Amino acid sequence: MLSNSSKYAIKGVLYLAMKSSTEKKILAKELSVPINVPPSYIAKLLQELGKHGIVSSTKGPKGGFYLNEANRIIPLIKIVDVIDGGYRLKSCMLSLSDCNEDHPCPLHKMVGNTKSNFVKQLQETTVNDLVADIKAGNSFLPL
Amino acid sequence: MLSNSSKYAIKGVLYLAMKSSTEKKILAKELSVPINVPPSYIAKLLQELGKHGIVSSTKGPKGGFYLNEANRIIPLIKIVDVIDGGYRLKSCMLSLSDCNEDHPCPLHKMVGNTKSNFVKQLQETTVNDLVADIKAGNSFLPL
DNA sequence: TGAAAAACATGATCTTTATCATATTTAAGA
DNA sequence: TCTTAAATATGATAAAGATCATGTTTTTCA
Repeated sequence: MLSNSSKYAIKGVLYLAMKSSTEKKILAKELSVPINVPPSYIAKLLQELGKHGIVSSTKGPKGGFYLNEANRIIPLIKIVDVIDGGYRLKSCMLSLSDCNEDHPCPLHKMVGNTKSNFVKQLQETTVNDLVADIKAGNSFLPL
Repeated sequence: MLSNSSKYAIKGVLYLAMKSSTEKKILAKELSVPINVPPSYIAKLLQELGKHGIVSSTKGPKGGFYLNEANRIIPLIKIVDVIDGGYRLKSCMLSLSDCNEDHPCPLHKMVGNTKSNFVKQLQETTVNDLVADIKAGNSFLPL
């Protein structure tokens, strides 16, 4: 459903959401340990996210990655789309091209709804929403 | 969520469920076209399923693959377990080892339920159930 | 204005998954 | 009992995904 890369990216963004600000930037290799992702791997992912405006960054000394206010209201689906290319969540569970509500494959009802529910939640949930959940004690870091 | 191999395997089993019987066996290469899976790939998958009693087969002339009555009441999760090894559906959506109901990761509620619902359906749905759906016109072949 | 610290860009390697190929075994039928 | 048709077993190759490495650019600060 989600690639490892997408999972790592979500974890990275979440960590930035909790710990960074415009004044407090975070190095890729600093992120690496708490979210348990290899340093050069998370660096590459964050760079890709930065290119698409999902995270912010500045180069040079005192530089690093962070989230600004705009970044914080981005829905999670954007992260997945950038990293996995969007195709992964679109197809039916059996990867049939002509499977849809009106012409469902045998697994469709059982799985299709599940899948589209998940996609809907990714579309409706922003980074800020998850942070609120964590701060309210409903879910937990570390990742 | 499901590997290609599991999808193929499910398609193969479904096709056998619809078209085969103890009297009417089906060759691997015959299956290949209608379910749109490379012939030697589906052959290998069916052999693996056969080894675990999920499909039946006989060698030699007039041989082939088929489902007996016992095969038809097997829940779909068995297919996935044999092919994907069972690990794929067990972990949380972010692949965190210490994520559970009592200590959920930020995606847990949003995704965990979705995922466990899906697993539950795989556990509760048998091959026969899907066949009934097809015969009732609620879902469709070809795959 | 030079040195250092950081992201950025690119590509190499390693691992897993998917796919293909082939030799062996079993069973049917002449 | 020989030939043939099939599954079975095993392993080789190809493609994708994950991981690592390294050189380039930008920015800060002395």
